[in-house]
Amino acid sequence: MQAVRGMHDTLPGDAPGWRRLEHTVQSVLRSYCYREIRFPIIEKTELFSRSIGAGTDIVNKEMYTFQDRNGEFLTLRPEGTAGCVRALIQHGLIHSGPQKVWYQGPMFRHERPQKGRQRQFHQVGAEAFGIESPDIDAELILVCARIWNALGINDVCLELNSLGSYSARQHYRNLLIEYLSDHRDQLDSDSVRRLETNPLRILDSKNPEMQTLISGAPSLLDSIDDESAEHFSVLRGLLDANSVDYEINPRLVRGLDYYNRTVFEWITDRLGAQGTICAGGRYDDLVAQVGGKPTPGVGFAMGLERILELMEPGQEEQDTDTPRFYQVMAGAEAVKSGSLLAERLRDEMPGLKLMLHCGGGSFKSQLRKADKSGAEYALILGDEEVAKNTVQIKPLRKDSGQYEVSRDKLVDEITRLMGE
RNA sequence: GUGAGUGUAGCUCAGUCAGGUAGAGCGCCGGAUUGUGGUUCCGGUGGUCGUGGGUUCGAGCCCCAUCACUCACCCCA
Repeated sequence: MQAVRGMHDTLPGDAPGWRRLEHTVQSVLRSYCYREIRFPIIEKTELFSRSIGAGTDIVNKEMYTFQDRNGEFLTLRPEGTAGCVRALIQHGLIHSGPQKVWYQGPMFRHERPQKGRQRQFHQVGAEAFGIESPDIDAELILVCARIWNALGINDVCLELNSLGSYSARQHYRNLLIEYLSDHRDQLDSDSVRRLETNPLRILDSKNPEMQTLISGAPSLLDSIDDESAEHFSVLRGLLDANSVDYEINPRLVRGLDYYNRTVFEWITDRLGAQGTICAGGRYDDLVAQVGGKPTPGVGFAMGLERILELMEPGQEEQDTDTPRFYQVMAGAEAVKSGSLLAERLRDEMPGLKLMLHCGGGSFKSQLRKADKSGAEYALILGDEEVAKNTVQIKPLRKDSGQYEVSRDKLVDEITRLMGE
């Protein structure tokens, strides 16, 4: 039996790196007073097709959709924003003042796996609702920058663009279609297809033969409405004031239909073809589309697997699963007495990391396992020690010899060793 | 969805050129005087050669299909 394609296991050796990543991201978000929200992994299919957009690849080809026993169409969430918005509307939170929330968890897209792309992957997202002004756009970007800094990631850069209002975007879309249709003979086959589905994405084409055609196209930034231009300008001022480096990328369009005004991506060149580790933007029409009262929104999502690839393996976290003490026991009497002892130690020292040897075996093999475990000390309990009510403490990582401690003094002695 | 590359022991890989008994290192288990790990030495365990079919007297090797992984296109976190 094998795991389903594109779905990866996280093994004990990988878990500490994941924990460091998750704890770091969460502590930054919480320091900005974003509050955690959790919502189901499965939603009605309609929620995603309405919010993400009927013309997008995600909705058309990539969703894990099935019918439950009542015949209702359900989908494993391909992204988090839709479910987050639904939950906030359903519980009346979105209309009771501004909300800043974050969430975390697995997302599912049926794509061909490759580097930085799996079918089950994990995101942390943050969203802010009810705030129209660009100070919140700036804050979300600053949150990201602080997370990279906390994780020691420095080779990412920020790309920024504004799509303008929804109607300005439609207007530009028509301009672009007109321009591209006039040069239809110069379009490659992908772009001909995209002319119907998502013409703005043609601007992002990787085909070098398309570049002169693209550079001659009308610019999105030139055609956005005045209010959006002002919004963008204030945002840039805030980023400049905070010394956040960014690059304006007028071809940056997001794949999901719900974005307007600000869009941004954090990009690295260290991950092959999937260089985006975090992306987001504004979606002022989404809440209304999903059935709530019109409420502006802005947010981002980061791909944890991709970020993990950029993190240097941390020394400290590799030790977090390593026992500090390993208790070995020789003889049936010692096993019984040792079990009681270990439980008493756990009662009195909640932070103690003690591995109790299980599974028997010779004394020699038990000590070998104590060494392999990485523990600093072996606690040794044989019939003699049981009779004398003592324990032998054997340092495994330094040259000093083993010594005997009475059980009365054991907690004190272990506390002393842990403090070293 | 399209294209290319790769699947041999728990891991890293030889063996494929030229069809002829399945290999190495590491790991794991055990031993080297009684209840003492690591280093060393000795011994042992371990493989449906991804899976299924075909060609052949004979296939890890050649052919077909299929699955998985990797990378790229596409798309996106």
